[in-house]
Amino acid sequence: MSSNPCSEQATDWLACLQESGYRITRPRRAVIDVLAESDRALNATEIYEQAREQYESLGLVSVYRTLEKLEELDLIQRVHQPDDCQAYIAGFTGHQHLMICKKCGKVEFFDGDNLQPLFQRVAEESGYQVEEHWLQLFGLCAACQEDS
Amino acid sequence: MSSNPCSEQATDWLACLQESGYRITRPRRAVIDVLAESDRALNATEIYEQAREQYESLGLVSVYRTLEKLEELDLIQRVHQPDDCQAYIAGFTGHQHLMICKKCGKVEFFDGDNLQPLFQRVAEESGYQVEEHWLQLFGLCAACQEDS
DNA sequence: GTGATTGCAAAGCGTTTGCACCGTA
DNA sequence: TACGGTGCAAACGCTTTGCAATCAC
Repeated sequence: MSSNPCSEQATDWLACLQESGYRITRPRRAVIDVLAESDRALNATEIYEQAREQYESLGLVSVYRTLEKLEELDLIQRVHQPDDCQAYIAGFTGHQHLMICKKCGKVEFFDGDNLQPLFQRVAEESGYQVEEHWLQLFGLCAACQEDS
Repeated sequence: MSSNPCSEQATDWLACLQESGYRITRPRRAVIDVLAESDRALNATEIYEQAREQYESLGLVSVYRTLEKLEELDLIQRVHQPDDCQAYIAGFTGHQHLMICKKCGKVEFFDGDNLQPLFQRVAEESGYQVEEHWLQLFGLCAACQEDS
């Protein structure tokens, strides 16, 4: 499962950490490997448990501190779900729209490029100046549809 | 400020509570009045503080317990924001789309009726079966634009 | 070597639970 | 009167902080 200790993405993240003046350590490697390989949003405890398979003496505190830095560097983003708003997933710039499986949690990104007219309309009607948006779809992924 | 102890909406909510077999009490009245009159999403502590102006011996625990029941009856809905996912606002059925002011927190609902084609496209491309969606816009309301 | 980073333990904070008392129906 | 609802205090779970030991550079 976690036999590939350093995916291409993980390597990029480590380089990014280093460029930002942070050191590369075993705890950080472990957390990054887990997140870089996951197609689900994971919370601190889930990351902790999975990363410990690779680095047994990892502390939960280091997971929190690493998440803080990765978020600051825009390498990961927090995913809000009805039941858990403390989960993170690798964040791809320019893909702000998420499709989340309600059963297995698998996340997919999609483009929502034709939404500008709607935002414009809402801005005009409400008088608000729109700056950011969240668009998230929830449902069942292909695999989970078959299971049920 | 909270001189109007029973807006029309508050009255409806109390009736709804009663029909569902729950009792009408002073703590519940106080919480309901605060929520029914607010155009911002409020968290438990905010509701507690505001409701205490009307009913001083209110306990924070009763706020939590009342919120639980109001959410169960679909009278309020939880609002997720980058910095607070524990806030609630009066929920209007059929208006799932929120426009939230980043400065004052004021919430406005809007229609997003032309989104079905997008959902359809995402469903086809990803293989997911779309069941629910969240669309939230963040920005500055008219009043807060003037302040800045 | 030096200073950033670590894990542990303790503190902090928001939420939930246990319980005896109270108030609605 | 009966029992649902209350406030208090304590428990709980997740996250953050303080600190001495450790490790990357």
